[in-house]
Amino acid sequence: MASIRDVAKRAGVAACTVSRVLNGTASVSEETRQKIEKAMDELNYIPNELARSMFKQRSGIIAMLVPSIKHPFFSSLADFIEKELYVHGYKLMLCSTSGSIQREREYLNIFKSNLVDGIIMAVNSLEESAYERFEKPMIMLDCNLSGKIPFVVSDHKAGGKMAAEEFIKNQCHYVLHLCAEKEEKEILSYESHRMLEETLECHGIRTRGLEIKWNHFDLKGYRDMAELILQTYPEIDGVMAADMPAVAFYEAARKLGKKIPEDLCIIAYDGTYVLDIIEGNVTAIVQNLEAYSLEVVETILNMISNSEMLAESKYIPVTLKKGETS
Amino acid sequence: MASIRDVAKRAGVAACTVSRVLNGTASVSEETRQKIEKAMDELNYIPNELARSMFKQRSGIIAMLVPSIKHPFFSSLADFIEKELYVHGYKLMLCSTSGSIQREREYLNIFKSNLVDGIIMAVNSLEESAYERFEKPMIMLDCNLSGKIPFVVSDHKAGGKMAAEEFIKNQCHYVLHLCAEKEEKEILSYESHRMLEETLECHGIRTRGLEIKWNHFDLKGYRDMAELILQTYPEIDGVMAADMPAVAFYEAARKLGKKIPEDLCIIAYDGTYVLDIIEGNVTAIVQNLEAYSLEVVETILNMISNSEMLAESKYIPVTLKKGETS
DNA sequence: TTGTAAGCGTTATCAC
DNA sequence: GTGATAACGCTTACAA
Repeated sequence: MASIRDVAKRAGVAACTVSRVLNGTASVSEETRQKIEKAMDELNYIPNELARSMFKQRSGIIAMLVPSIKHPFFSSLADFIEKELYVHGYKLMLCSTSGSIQREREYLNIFKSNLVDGIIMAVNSLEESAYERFEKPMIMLDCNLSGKIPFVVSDHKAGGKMAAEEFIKNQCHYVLHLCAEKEEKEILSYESHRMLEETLECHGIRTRGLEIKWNHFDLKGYRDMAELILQTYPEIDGVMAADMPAVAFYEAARKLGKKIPEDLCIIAYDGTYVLDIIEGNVTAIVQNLEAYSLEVVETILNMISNSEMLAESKYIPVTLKKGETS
Repeated sequence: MASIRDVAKRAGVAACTVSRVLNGTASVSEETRQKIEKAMDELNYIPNELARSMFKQRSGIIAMLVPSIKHPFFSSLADFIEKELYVHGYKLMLCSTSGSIQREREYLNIFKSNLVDGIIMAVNSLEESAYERFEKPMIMLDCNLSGKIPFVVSDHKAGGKMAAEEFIKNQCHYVLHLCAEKEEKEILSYESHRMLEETLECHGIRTRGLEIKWNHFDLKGYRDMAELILQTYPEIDGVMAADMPAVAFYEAARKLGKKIPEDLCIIAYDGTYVLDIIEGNVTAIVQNLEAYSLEVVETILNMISNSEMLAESKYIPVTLKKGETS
C-alpha cells in the first residue's frame, strides 16, 4: 500500500504538501497539484483512514448496541440510524448483546478504547454506574438514568393515553396489557402502561397488567398464551401489547370465534412492519422511528462535536393508526 | 485520556514495559508488573485501540454491505454474522445501500481506506471490475463473479429441485414462480428458478416465471398483485416465491376461497421468521442462515489471516420445511 | 528483565 | 507556496 510519503517522493514534494492537496487545507500551486495528483493516480494511492483517525482521535464510527439485530423494531431503527449517520459522514458499528448481560459489559469495554466516537445504547441491563462513568458521548434509548445520560424516547405517556381513549371509545370493560418484565431502572416505555391504567381507571374500566418474558420470534408460543388467556378470562375485551404479541392475540381471537373489535379490541404498540405482514389491519400506537432516529443522530453528533457529555433529552410524538381491531 | 506513557511515567518505567504487561509479550518482574498495574488503575488507563490498529494495520472491524438493514433476510443474516464475528474478536460495521448504486460505490470507496479488515458484500449492482480490483479481503453473498471473488451461497439448485418435487407430489399442473428482476450478473439464487423449471418441465408441468420489482415491505401491494394473478390465471395451482410474496399469495388465495393446498400449492423460498408471523404454516425451502454465517465468517477471516485474496467458495445446504400449503 | 529508538501514516505548526 | 519537524499512542527490534 502506497503511503503519503511514497506519493510525495514520486511527485518530488514533501508529504505535507500532498496532505494539503488531499484536504484542501492550504493553497498549492497548480503545477505541484498536478504532479501530485498524477503520482497519486499512478500509485493508486488511498489515504489510510486509520492513521487519520489516530491523528484526529476520531474514527467517524458510531456504535449502536441492541438486544437483537434481527428484531423488527431494532432493525428498523438501525436502518434509519445508519441512513442518517451516512448523511453526516459517519459509519455504524452495529453490535448485539443477544440478551447477554456479560456481552453488554464486554461491548461497553470495547467501546471505551477509542475505536468509536459515540455510543447509542438500546440496552440497559447493567448497573447504572456502568453507564454513568462511561467517558464517551453516549445516548440511551427509552431509558432515563436519573438524567445522567441523555435519552431519546417516544412519548409513551401520550401513547398510553391514546390507547386508553381508544379502549374507552370501544366501550371496553376489562383491558389487558402486556409488558416486558420490569426492572428497577426507569424504562420509559412503562409510562404507556402507567398512563393506560390511570386513564382507564378514571373511567371505571378494569385493567390488568401482565409481565411476560419476551421471545420475540416465538409467535406460536404467543398464540398459545393468547388463546389460554382469552379462554381463562373471557371477560377481557381489550388488549394492548407489542406488535408481535398483539398479532398473536388477533389470531387467537379469530380462532376462538371472537368478533373483532366488538368482543375484543386490540391495540398493538410500536407499529413496525410486522403488522403489515398479516392480512388484518391492527390498530396501533405507532412510534415514529424516522423522527426518532433523526433525534438520536443529531443528539449524539452534537455531543461529539461539542464534547458535552450532557445533551437535552428528547420526546418523540407517537400516532394512532386506526385499524379494524378497534 | 491517559496514554501508555503517562502510565509508564507514573510507574517509573518505560512505555514498552507497560506494553509488555498489557500484551503479555515478554516476561516482566512481578514487582514492576504490580507497579504498572497500580498505575494503570489509578489513571483509569484504557489502551487506545486506534493507535494499536494503526500500528498493526488491522482494525478488527468487518464491514457488511446489504441492500437493507431491516429486511428480515438480511437482518437475520447480520444477526448471525455479528454473533460469529464476536466470537472471533471482530466487530461488525453494518452498512446499507438502501438500494442506491451510488451509495454502494461510495461505501466501497470508504472500505478501501483501511478502516475495515474485510468486506462482506450482500449487494452487487456495480460493474464486475469494481469488485475484482478491490484490494482487500472480500466475499460475495449469492453471486458468482466469474470466480474472481469467493462467494458463499445456499444450494439453490437443490432448493429448486426440492420445490419442484413438492409441486410434483402435489400434482400441480401450472406453477408460477416469482423472482427479482434479472441482471446480467450471475446471481446464484436464479439457479433455484432454473432448476425448478427444468425439473417441472421434465414432468410435463407448465411453468411461468415472473420477474417483479421487490418492495419488501409493501405486503398490501403484494396481496393485490397475487389476487390479480390468481384471478387472471385461475389455472395456476402452484406458486414459489420469496417469503413475503409467498405470504401474500397465501392470504390472497384464502380470500379468493381457494382450497390450500388442493387448489393452490405454495412454497416460500427463504424461510425467515416472516413465515412464523402469520397463522398459516407455509411450506418453505429454508436457507440455513446459521450455517451460512459460519461459512461467511470463517472464509473472510481466513482470507484476512492468510492474506489470500482467493478462498474456496461454499455451498450451504437448504432444507424443506413442510407446512400445510403443500 | 528493562530501556532506547524507530516506525506505523497522517496532519499541524512553524519556519522559510 | 512549500518543506522540516513533531506529534497522535502504540509496538517491536535491538541493545543493555
